[in-house]
Amino acid sequence: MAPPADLPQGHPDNIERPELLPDPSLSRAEMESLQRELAATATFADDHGIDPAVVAIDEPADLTDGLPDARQETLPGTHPNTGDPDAPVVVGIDQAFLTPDDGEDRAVSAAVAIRDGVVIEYASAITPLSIPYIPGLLAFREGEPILAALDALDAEPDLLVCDGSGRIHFREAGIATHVGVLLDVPSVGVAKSLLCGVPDESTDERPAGWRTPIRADGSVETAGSAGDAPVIGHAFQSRQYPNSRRVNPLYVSPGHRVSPATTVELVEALCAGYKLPEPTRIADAYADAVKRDAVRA
DNA sequence: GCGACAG
DNA sequence: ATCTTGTCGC
Repeated sequence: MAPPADLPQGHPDNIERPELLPDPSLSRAEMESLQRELAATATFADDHGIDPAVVAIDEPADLTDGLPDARQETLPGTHPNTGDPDAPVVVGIDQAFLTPDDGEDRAVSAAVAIRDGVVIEYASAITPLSIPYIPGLLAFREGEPILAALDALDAEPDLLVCDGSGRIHFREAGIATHVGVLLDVPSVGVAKSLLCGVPDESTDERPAGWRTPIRADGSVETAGSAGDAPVIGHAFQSRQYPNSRRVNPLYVSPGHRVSPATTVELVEALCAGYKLPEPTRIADAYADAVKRDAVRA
């Protein structure tokens, strides 16, 4: 049936193609063919109008004393980020999990909406998990929980920042792509480890700001049969310490409506000194907070 | 058959 | 992802 026409584009209730929902009850073969269809529907090119410089976050949130308050009002212009109400809304999404204490696994999905560097809203959802984690099928485990959290969010996302891969995926349809296509909202995937593909250069001990393309390898089905392996994402060194301990790079890839190159630019702009981009970092802390409250109950 | 594998 | 204190280094 057709989605309600009165809902804004990008609203979780306004899913134009319900047949693409990450239904956990599908067979493995059905999940995989659904991903091939998603990849064919996805756009790995810029179609968003978001200038990385406009969504850049200059100051990292101080999470040592709880989460920053959500506020709609503009802040005094003492810093580049003042909470400009006309700036694009970037939504970071992350998850935490409740152990199978009562026999049922449950996911804590957290969404944090940020506008010009200022948190404007938090939304979360606790939902049951029906299937285990299977490399390549993450969206079928966490997709529904994520949609539930986004459903609870009033703000309209202009960009989704998902934890996990987008195009860096066996069928080029990671969780960032799945969610982005379903809602037809620009999205990017930020992963802490590489699922598949190969970096052009070694990623060892690189300085902050460094990046290298990740190209499709034999494990990527859709990799062109030709010798020209497509760039499906980038390894990006978001942070590095002067000496001592080394930090691993981030693996960023397009989810939907964003090119590989712009994906790196956006993630870089959203980083403010820590390894993870602020939307993800704050969503991570928020997910933990929601989990603590749930466990305490 | 072996290896590799986001969260 | 999750189970978890101290500890090395700037």
